[in-house]
Amino acid sequence: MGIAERKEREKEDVRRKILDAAHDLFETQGYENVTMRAVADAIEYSPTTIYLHFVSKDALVQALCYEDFERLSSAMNVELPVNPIVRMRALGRAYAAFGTRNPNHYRFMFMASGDWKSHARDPEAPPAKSYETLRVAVTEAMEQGYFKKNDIDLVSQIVWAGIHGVVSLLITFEPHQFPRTEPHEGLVDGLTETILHGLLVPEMVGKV
Amino acid sequence: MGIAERKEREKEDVRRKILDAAHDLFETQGYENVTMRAVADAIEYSPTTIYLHFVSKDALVQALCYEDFERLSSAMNVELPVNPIVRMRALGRAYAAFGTRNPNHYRFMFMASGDWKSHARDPEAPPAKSYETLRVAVTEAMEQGYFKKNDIDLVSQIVWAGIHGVVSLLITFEPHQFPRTEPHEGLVDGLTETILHGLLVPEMVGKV
DNA sequence: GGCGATACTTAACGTCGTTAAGTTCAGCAA
DNA sequence: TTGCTGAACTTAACGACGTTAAGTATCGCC
Repeated sequence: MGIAERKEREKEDVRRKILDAAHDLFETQGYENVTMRAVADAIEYSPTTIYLHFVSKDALVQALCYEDFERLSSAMNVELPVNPIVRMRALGRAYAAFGTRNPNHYRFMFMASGDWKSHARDPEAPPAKSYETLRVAVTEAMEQGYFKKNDIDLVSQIVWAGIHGVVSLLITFEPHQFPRTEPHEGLVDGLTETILHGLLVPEMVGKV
Repeated sequence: MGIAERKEREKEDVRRKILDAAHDLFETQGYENVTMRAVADAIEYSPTTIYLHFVSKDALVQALCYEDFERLSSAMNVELPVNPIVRMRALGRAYAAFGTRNPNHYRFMFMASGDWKSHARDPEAPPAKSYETLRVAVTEAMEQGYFKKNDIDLVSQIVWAGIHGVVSLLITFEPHQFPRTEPHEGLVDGLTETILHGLLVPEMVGKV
């Protein structure tokens, strides 16, 4: 009796189509500029059909958000260096690359409000997983004496906020819109190094 | 023949009313949730009247943006300490206070795209003025040997990006939406100190 | 072969930014 | 004083949006 299964698969297929089409449209046009009608057009269904799979545009965005957090999480978990400081450098670079390469997705993941954030507390939920990766690195950096002992979440938030700041500026302002001069090409690395340097205990400076 | 002048004054009055009403509405509800009709209602004119003063909602937002940049600039230019490092601490605090106290305005100043940014290059224009204040402090910090000699704009952008990052996280996520734990109460100061510490030459650490 | 559920569409609602087409009225020329 | 002009302002509408009520078609089951 595979009929129910086939139907479920077909339903899942449509859901996937919607998500994929929305993902592509959002990437190129940005969340606010993409309409439910445009998504519907892209998959060759009527707009109403989308509402059979997502209760609202917000719900669709939230589902996309979850998938993006999975993507970010994978992008941040490939071949991680064992040294926590070196690893944090790699994490920062991966995070910044993800953000600047997917600006429109980054925007609704980290720069817009949405209800998905209610689930942000579950360490297993996608939104929290990349934070956990960073947190582990910070923990080890402290244990191994690179960083002064301090509140782990404070330090993790400091690092996150710093990198987020540079990504968010880079994707909000066109280069020519920066005050006075374009963003320095070493900005991402410069900020990462500044923060790491700021956190390292004096004896460790220059060693990693 | 003061008639033309009086008429101009009256026109300016309406423009002011629009800006003030929009400022208040945007502050409490956020830019996207405020409609031209709501602004019109607030000043007891028809929506069409707004278009006699601003060619579009975007233009209205841009005008508001300019005024907000003036406000930010003043908030950042009161009683500045002479020591450049101490001054940067004060600037960071003032900037963060402005952002967290006016989240909705901060959002369209620094987290949304808009055409006003084309004028960002003129150092006299409001958007650039607060950056200039920071840049001067960075310059002096370098001249006085607190910071290693480096590209002034790179360092200014690092500091800006860092503080912007923390402000933008704080106004995007509710405390309970932060991953794992609420934002640490010392986050703003912690990030500021980390960056300053990261920029200071070793001999100057602990001296300011 | 008829029935009920499921998948899907058509057509509409109310709201948005915006605009075309008036209307009103103050100030000026005769 | 009268009639005219132009600026200020409104009414009513347009097209696009997110969303939904109501309907149609199709598929598997009795």
